[in-house]
This record gives sequence, C-alpha cells and structure tokens, in this order.
Amino acid sequence: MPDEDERVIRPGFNARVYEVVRRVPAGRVTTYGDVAAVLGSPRVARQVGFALAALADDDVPWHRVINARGAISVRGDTARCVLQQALLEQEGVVFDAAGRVDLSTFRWRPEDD
DNA sequence: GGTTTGACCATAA
DNA sequence: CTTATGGCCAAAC
Repeated sequence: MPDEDERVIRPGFNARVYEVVRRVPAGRVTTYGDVAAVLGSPRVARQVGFALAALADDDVPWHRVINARGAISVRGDTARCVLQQALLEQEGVVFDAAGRVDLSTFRWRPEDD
C-alpha cells in the first residue's frame, strides 16, 4: 500500500501546487482549475489559490497562474495583481484592454512539458 | 475534531 | 455583457 509519494512533501496539497507551478515555462500562463485538475480534482481550484496565497518561495512563478477567465484575481490585495501583470508582460504575455490574457494562446498544459 | 474561510468555477437570471 | 448563488476540497482557527 503506497502511502509514500515520489517526493513526500509535508504539507501535501500546497506543495503539489508549487511543483506544478514550477513547471510552467516563462511566457505562458495556467489556470487554477488546470493546476487543480493536474493534482487530481478540478474542484480544488480554490485550494490552489489558497496555497499560492501562503506562498513565500521565490522559486515558484505564482504570477503565471491566473483564473479561468484569463484575468488576474484580486481578493483584497490589489498590489499583487499589478505586480503579477507586470511580471507576465516582462515574460512576453500580452494583456488586452480589459486586462485579460488570451488563454487560447498563452494557456499551458502539463502535456506540453 | 467541528467550524470558517478562501488568489475558484460553473450555471442561472 | 454583469451580478448572484451553490459547490467543492483542503488548510487554518
């Protein structure tokens, strides 16, 4: 009975989120739902956001994770939203007038890894 | 160990 | 197009 993972990271879920986000290449974006789906359940999208909220590692490109609408979610912290868009534009991601990203172009999937 | 919350998502109006 | 409601799951209190 396999209770051991390849990399047993303590927190469990949030660590897996970080692993997936680290795989996102520069110039691409992914959605919370996609990350959640990779982890096993598309319903844990909220948890993905929560995990990134508690993030403190500079090794994780959290700014490459946006919501399914292609927009940056802001829940009380607008500063992060602006920073995120700036970082993405630095990597080549383009925002439209509504501040949204064309997911058809920049959406990244693990299979593309 | 139950309750609350949360960077979401899908559907309905 | 926007706004409102339900749900789902894991971590924090």
